[in-house]
Amino acid sequence: MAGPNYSEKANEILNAAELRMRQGGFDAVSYRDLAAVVGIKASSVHYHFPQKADLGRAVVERYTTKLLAFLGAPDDPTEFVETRIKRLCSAYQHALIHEEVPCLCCVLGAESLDLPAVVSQAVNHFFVQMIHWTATALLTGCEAQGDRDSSGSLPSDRQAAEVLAKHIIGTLQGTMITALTLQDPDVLTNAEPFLLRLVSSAIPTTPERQP
Amino acid sequence: MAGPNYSEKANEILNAAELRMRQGGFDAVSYRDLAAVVGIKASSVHYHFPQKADLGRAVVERYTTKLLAFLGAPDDPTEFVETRIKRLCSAYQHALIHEEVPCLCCVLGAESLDLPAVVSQAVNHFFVQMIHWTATALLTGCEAQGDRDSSGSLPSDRQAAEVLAKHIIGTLQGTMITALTLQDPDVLTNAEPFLLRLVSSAIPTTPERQP
DNA sequence: ACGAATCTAACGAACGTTAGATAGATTCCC
DNA sequence: GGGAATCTATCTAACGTTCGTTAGATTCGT
Repeated sequence: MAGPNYSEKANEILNAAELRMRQGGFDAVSYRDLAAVVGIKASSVHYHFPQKADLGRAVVERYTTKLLAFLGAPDDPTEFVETRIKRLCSAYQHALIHEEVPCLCCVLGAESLDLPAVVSQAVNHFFVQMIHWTATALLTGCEAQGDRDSSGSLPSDRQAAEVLAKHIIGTLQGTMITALTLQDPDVLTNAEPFLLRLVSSAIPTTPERQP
Repeated sequence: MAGPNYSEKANEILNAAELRMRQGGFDAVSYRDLAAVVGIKASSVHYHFPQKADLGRAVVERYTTKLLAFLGAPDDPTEFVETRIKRLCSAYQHALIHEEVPCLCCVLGAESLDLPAVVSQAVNHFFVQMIHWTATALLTGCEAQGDRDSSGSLPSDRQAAEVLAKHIIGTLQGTMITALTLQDPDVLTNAEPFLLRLVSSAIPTTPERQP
C-alpha cells in the first residue's frame, strides 16, 4: 500500500517537481531547474529518476498516496456521509487556497492525451482511486443500520454511487480550475453545498448513529 | 463583436494550433509542426502570428467567439431555461465526443499560472463570457412573465444566478477532464441531469410560454 | 512596381540524456 | 584491524534535438 521509501534528496526532488507540475504541467518541469532548487546538478537528478517519465509517475503516485492518507477511511460506521464529503471538499480547498496551486491530477488530466503512457496511467489510477473512495463513502452510509455489506445485495446502488462519485470528483476538479483562472476561490468553496444537496437527495434518508 | 477577419491560411494555422493546444496545452504547439500541417515553413507562420503569445491569444479568442455563436441568445423569451442549459451541455459533449479532444480553456485554464499574460487574460475572458451567458440564461427565465429587466429590480437573484452559473461551468469543465482521463464519456453526459436538478431547484417554478 | 506571402539560412537558448571521473562512505575478507 | 573492493551520490562535459525568432532574398499576382 505504502509507496517506495525515497531518500531525503529524492523527496526534495519530488517536492520541487510536484510544485512545478501543478503550476505548469508535465513539460514545465526541467531537470536543470529541479537541480538548481535542490542544490545539485541536472545529471545527478537522473541518478534518482533516470527518465522524466519515471519522475512524472513517481510524483503522481506519491500524490495519490498522500491524498488518500489525508482522506482516511471511507467506511467508518460512526461517521455521517456528509462528513466524509465535506472532508473530500476540504482536501481540494486546501490544495488551491493554502498551497496556492491546483490539484496535480487536474493539471495532468487536462493534458493527458499528450502525456507519456506511464504518467497518464498513473493519472488514470488517481481518478479511479478517488472515485472508489467517494463511492464507498456514499454507499456505506446507506448500509449503516444493517450488516448487508458482505452479502453484496445492493448492486444497483453501487452503480448509482459510482455515477454520483464520478460527478463529485469531476465537479471538484472543474470548479478548482474555474476558481483558479477567475482568481475567485469561492467558486470552489461554493461547490460544497451544491454537492451536499445532490448527495442528500441521492441517499434515501437513512441517518447514521452519532459519532 | 466579431473577431478579426483572418486570411484562409491564417485560419488553417489557427485550426492546427487549436487542435494541438487542446491535446497538449500551450507548450505542445510548435511553429515547425504547425507549418508542416498547413504546408509552409515555420518562418512563414511568424508572418501571420509574429509571436507565439499572439497565436495563443488568437486561438482562444476565436474559440470564445465560435462557442458563443453556437450557444446563441441566452435571453430568448420563447425558450425554457432547461433548453438553454441543455444546449450548453451539448456544446461540451460535442467537443469531447465528436472532436475527441477536451475544451480548449479547460486545458489552458489548468496551466493558467504558467501562461503568457496575454493568453491567460484571454482564457480568463472566456470564462467570464461563459459565466455571463449562463447567468443570463438562468435569470431571464425567472423574469419571463414581466418586463422588469431594465428596472434592475433583482440584484440578489443576479448574484445567485452568477454563483450557480460559475458552478455549472466549473462542473462541465471538470467532468470533461474526468471523462477524458477515464475514457468514459458518460461522466460528461451524466452531468446534464445533475445540473438540471440543481437548476430546477434554484428557479422558483415559473414555467415560460411554450416555444 | 509594389505589396503580400513565402522561402532559405541561421542564431542562441533550452531541453533530456549519457559517458565517465571523483570523492566519500561502507562492506568484505584475509 | 587494515587494506581492497564495492556502493552511493555527486560532479564535469558534452551530445544531438528542438525550440522561438530574425534577417534578408524570392516569388507572384495586381
